[in-house]
Amino acid sequence: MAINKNVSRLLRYRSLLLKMQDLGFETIYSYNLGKEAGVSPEQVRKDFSQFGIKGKKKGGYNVIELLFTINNIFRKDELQNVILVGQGNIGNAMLQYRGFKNRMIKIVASFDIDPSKYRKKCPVPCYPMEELGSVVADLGVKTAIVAVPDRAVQEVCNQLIEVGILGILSFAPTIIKAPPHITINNISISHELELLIYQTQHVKGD
Amino acid sequence: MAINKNVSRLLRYRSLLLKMQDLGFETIYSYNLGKEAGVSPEQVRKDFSQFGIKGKKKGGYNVIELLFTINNIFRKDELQNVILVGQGNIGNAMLQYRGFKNRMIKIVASFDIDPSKYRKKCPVPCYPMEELGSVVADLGVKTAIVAVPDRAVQEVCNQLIEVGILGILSFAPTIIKAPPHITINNISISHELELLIYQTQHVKGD
DNA sequence: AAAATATTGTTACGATTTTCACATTAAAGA
DNA sequence: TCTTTAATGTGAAAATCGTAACAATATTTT
Repeated sequence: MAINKNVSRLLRYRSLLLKMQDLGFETIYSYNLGKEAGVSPEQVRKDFSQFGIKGKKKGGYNVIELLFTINNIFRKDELQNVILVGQGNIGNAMLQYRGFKNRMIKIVASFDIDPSKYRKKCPVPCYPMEELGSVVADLGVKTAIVAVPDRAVQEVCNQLIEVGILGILSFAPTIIKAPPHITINNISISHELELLIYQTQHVKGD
Repeated sequence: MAINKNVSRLLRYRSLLLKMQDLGFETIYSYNLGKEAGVSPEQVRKDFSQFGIKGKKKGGYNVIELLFTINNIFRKDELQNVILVGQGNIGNAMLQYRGFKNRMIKIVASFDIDPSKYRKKCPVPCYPMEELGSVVADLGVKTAIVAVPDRAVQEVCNQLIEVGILGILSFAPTIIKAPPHITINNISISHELELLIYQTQHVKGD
């Protein structure tokens, strides 16, 4: 069964639907959504179909119902808590980022090795790494964002896995070694940029 | 012909090869490289084959030659210049990022609407948006990183396209509208995080 | 020098993903 | 009420992508 790409698109649809809802749309058609998302209408319908989402023949999809269903699939009924490790440049950008809110994501704690960062009384408290285990246990968090220097990534991830984290979003280009029940997603900005440069040089005139 | 995934992997191989070169490896086998990159040896060989890269039966691949060939494919013989628009949190993180160097990428100028950011005498000068056209023309840049608030993304991209930028790396989750000869890559952190959370909740026990 | 071995390169196969074609059906119009 | 229309839903075909099998060939061993 399809696991990844259609899930990814479904999330994109959700994001677009939120905007459309704000704009006052009550109904939406696969054609509109596809256009906004940059995919074909058939793709939209097939994605929906694979998650058991039904519209009305001719009548399209009711935006509110659709959002409700997608929210259920992604368990968006309650805040999804994550922790952050590494309060450097990227880490700070994560803390400032406003887009998490309407995606029901919340950074509930951060960790660093630099004592000057420790703070218990700000919106997002920052703890020393030593407290990782206890804080993670207290908060019941399962997901972490890792924004530490490349050379530290593997070690930090080991610690995270140790204390029960199941999903890791890493900003290092490094491939992280982890047991199979752990999910690791990489965002490598330099990699994306390299790919972009290649594409601008080659692909378009293929 | 495969355009994307194998290019992406080839870049990953390059990154790993640089490390291996540092570690003193002179020869490498599809098996090693695959293991490091998290793909099968056959995949490595197939990727190479599609770019006309040949090894030696039994003898594997010479690291230096391999890097040379891959560097040619990606035109890594000279610095690849990019500009940055938006010196907020993410923008600053981009400016600080050290990983661009050995990928032969250089941010040569940044732009912002906030006059307090303007600076001509630092390693990477920051200009007002009004100077976009002249600076881009002077430097001959074709690629831009866009790290501005979501609502400004489309407008900024329009301006970039206007002055001749061909490739855009955007950090907004927004889908950007652009003519077909423009390449746009998105990095949406919240999207990746949402995907990760979904995966930790579902996939592993599929 | 011949045989054994280790590794590449490629072809064929299988799986996944996307596109296409069209049957189905609700709504609108006559 | 019947016909037309504009959408959805889905099965089949096509394209893409990854895996596996194996032939080809350098290198090493005997």
